[in-house]
Amino acid sequence: MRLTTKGRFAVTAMIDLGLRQTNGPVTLAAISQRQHISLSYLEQLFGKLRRNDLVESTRGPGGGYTLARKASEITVADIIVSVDEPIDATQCAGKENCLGEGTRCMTHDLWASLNVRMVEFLQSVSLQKLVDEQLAKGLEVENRPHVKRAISAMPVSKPIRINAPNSVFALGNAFVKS
Amino acid sequence: MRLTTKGRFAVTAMIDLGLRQTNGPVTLAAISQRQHISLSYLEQLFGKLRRNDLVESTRGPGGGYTLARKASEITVADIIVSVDEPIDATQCAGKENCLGEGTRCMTHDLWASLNVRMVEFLQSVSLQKLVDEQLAKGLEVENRPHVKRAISAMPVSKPIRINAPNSVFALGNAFVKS
DNA sequence: ACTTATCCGAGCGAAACGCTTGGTTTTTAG
DNA sequence: CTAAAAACCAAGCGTTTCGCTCGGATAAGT
Repeated sequence: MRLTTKGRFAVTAMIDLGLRQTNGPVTLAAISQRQHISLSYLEQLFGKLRRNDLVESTRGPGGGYTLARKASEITVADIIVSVDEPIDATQCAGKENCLGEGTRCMTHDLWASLNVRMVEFLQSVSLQKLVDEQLAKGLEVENRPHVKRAISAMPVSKPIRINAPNSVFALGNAFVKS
Repeated sequence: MRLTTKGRFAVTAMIDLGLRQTNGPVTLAAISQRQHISLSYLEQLFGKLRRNDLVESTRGPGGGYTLARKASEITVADIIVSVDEPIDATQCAGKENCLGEGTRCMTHDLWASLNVRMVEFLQSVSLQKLVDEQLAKGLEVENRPHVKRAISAMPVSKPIRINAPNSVFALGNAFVKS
């Protein structure tokens, strides 16, 4: 388990996705604009997320990404693990010190216990929770339904069209790009 | 908050220190041998730990390092934060996107909340807890008191001198170096 | 004095990070 | 049918960090 800005980007992008996928697939270009993350970098991240069955893709115009499961069933740990390189299981694999037949490096088990706790913690935080937090902070998601394939056929309830900044996690004072 | 093997090494070394400092200052050379971490690398790490008032040093023969506080008052978060580079507060500082007068990057606050939880968690794990875990796992610390400055003048209770491998966190089958 | 130990700085190969470039395929819209 | 929109993919690139080495300097005990 590694924890860098790479995982941040992934989590951020997934929250953005969770906030807006009700209107249909969300485009990486849109996430890129709102979150100011390089499009190509997002493509790489979402490639991994897709291969780990966290998101599903729809190609072609009107396409984009959708969550593969309910946001409540996706954890922060899922996201980070998908995106980050597998932690190299300590540097012992191959060291002259850590040999032995079947004898594992001792620091393995030491850190493993702490690591397990960390993972357990990150698993306890669901994407839904983070999405709800953003909504609770007063975030208004602009409602601009895609024509193509709306997830549900339910009538769009009074398409709220706020003067929404293209920033997702706006707070007190919103950030406006142009 | 970053989380790499660098922090692992620091935590591992600190546990080693916590296990043995009752006999007096613990040498980096000894930790290096037991934990198989480069001596010079340990020096760098302990330099940071000392500057963050987690350990105290004693120079000269018989010297070494001691915990600056009780192990129960040192948290894993303390160690990791001391050793790792300060997380660069997201890459927004200076980006053309994240400008604004006083307007912070939105992803700041988003990740910050998650980050706070992580830090809180790591703060909830004390070094003492990890030391106790190792002792509970059946680790026997060799009792070889330094002559110089023993921390307490209490009589050394029957110097247990096991055929201790130079590995600290030995488990079922111990690792022997030579 | 000599040894033991912490200190300190420079540098180094490898890896990862964050991103760019330049495509290709698929699919919808016009 | 054609053009555009989007996901896909691979290669590479500058930078930073990682884990470590080397070569010392300083302090202190014996």
